[in-house]
Amino acid sequence: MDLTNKIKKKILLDKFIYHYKNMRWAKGRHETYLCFVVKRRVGPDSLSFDFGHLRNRNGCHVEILFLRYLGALCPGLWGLDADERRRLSYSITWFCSWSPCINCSIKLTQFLTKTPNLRLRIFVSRLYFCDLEESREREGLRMLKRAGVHITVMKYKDYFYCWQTFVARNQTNFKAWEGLHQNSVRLTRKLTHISLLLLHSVDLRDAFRLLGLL
DNA sequence: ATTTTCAAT
Repeated sequence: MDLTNKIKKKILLDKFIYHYKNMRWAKGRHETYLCFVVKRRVGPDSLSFDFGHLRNRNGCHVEILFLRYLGALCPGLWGLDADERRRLSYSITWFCSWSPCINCSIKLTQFLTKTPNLRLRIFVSRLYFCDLEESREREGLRMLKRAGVHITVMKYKDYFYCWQTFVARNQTNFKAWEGLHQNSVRLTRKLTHISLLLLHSVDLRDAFRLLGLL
């Protein structure tokens, strides 16, 4: 497959802003966008392999659609032996307007256990159903963290990067919306708080050992 | 401001 000649459709400018706006009450965002970059590392060389964006369709969450897309893009992702995996690996960065729901977190975790040669970094604009302490979505995020996924809340630089890479911007420069920074800081705090409870879900003996109390 | 969320109608 010749990826260099592949034409990539960009996200319309106003769609990007509407769906990625990290406001507190994101009313009416009944769609989720996922912008991705896939890098392929062969031996010491790492090169950009593919990029683009997807959105949820027909009741199927965008993360699941991405896994399908990835399967088609990298047919050799599974079934490599240890030697091949050392030589060939992929790293994926995606920017999603919502953080994953519990079902997608479970599916992703299962997927990642089968692909040790794949590294995943997730940036999210807003946290999906994470208001309650005991929410399943919060536990899903911790599950992903335990699986080695790096999850971060998008900051100005990340929106700027997405703007340059995935948006049909027609020479327009990225202009931060009101509250971008404050919202990002608030959501980062929230995600940190969620992650801190990781200790509650591991074996307490491990936690004590970690703290030098055992 | 206590309001929203990968719709359903």
